[in-house]
Amino acid sequence: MLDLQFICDHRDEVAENCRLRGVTADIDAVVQLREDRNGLIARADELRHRQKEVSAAIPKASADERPGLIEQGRELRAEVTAADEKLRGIEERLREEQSRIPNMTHPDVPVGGEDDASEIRTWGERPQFSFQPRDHVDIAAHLDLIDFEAGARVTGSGFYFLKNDAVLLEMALVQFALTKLRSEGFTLFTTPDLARDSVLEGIGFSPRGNETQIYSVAETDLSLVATAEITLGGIQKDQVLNESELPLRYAGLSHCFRTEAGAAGRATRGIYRVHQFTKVEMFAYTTPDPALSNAVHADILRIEEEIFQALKIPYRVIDTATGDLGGPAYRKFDIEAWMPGRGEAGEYGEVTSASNCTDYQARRLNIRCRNPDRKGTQFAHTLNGTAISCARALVALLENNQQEDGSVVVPEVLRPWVGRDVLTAG
RNA sequence: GGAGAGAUGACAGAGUGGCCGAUUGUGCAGCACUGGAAAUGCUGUGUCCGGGUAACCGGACCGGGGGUUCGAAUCCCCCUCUCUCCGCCA
Repeated sequence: MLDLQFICDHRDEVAENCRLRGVTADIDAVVQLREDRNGLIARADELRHRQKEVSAAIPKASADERPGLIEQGRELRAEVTAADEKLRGIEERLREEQSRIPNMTHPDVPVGGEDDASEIRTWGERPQFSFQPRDHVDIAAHLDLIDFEAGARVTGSGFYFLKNDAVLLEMALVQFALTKLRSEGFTLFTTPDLARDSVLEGIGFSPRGNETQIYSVAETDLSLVATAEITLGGIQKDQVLNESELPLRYAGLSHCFRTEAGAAGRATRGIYRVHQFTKVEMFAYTTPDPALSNAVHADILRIEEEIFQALKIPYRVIDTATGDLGGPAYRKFDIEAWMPGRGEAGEYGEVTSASNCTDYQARRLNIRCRNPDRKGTQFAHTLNGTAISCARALVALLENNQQEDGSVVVPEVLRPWVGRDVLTAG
């Protein structure tokens, strides 16, 4: 959510930003609703003030005066109630309109859609195969690593059982990421896999409705989380943070659940796009200083890259274009890993995402910070990034490390947890 | 799941219908005292909304939401959370 004052003071900029991001939002309605709201607040406050005066006069009034004053107070109370009700309606509509407006955008972000992202750099050598590389589904079948049929039978299409070495491989990825993050000074968490809808909304997800990406639990205000960004961001909901303890850097392990509504037919083969996966997520709270949150953003990206470098998986980093940022992100860097089994001769596939959401999430979650030298509080900045998203990391790992005989070389950094150098059939 | 107790400012802890945005203590900040400090004394010390260049003014907030009343931290109802005991359980 953007600041109301900011929206009204920068109407043209906000409208242009909506256009670049491909979002329809009614700025004029927001401005109008705000004016209506302010007028009503003034009126209601005035009525309340008069009512307080009347009430205060009653204990001191003579017996003759009392009935009249009580009647006057009764009438004022009715007017206050009416004004409050009207105000509540306006505020609800205002909040609704205001919530549709996406975050502002970093000036360096390229304009456009998915294909307009700018490539910042590439890393690593793509593997040269002397044979026709298989995709991860074929590799996994040969090594008996994933049971899709059982997943479909037990839960449905888009669910899967990891088996045998894949289980150890996933645990190894998690262990590796958590170990790395601890050494970087992150506080480690395992998180709830469910969260209140209010937290989901604060982070920027829509838990209910047709287009939702979220599984919600019937008859409760709970939903399965789509990422630990939700729960890690919820940790400080309604809190006032002391600036001296910022930045807070959290890492959380969770399952992630996504309905993938509207994604039917898109890369449905294998575990690239699934309804449930395991992920280690980074989350940071900083002071609302753009230089600082941008620096933390760069640092999160650095850690993401170091993880893929350690796994020796070639990748490129992209600066996501305006139309692909979603609502909360001010800027978003994605790592796309090289996946030799995708498409005709290999393609890049998104494996991580790092966003600076500035104060957009903090405003809705009411996460503020205080500096003892300054009066009042400010909304914090929040950032998030993927340390390791297991399903997609497995795709990249299996496809890049495959050998002609169908075996897969285990990256050195994972061997302590997997317990072997090469995965072979049988 | 059952029974009971509780939720008040940074913390502790008063407050059972108007004099309470809230006693007091601790903490914190400033000032005084001091060679300096401790101790002591004095003063100050929340957030949010609206108006105002500002000083300031008005309003809201005593876990959350409803209600009673001219008037609610205080009375009533619902919910949430915490603690204690019992039951159950990985």
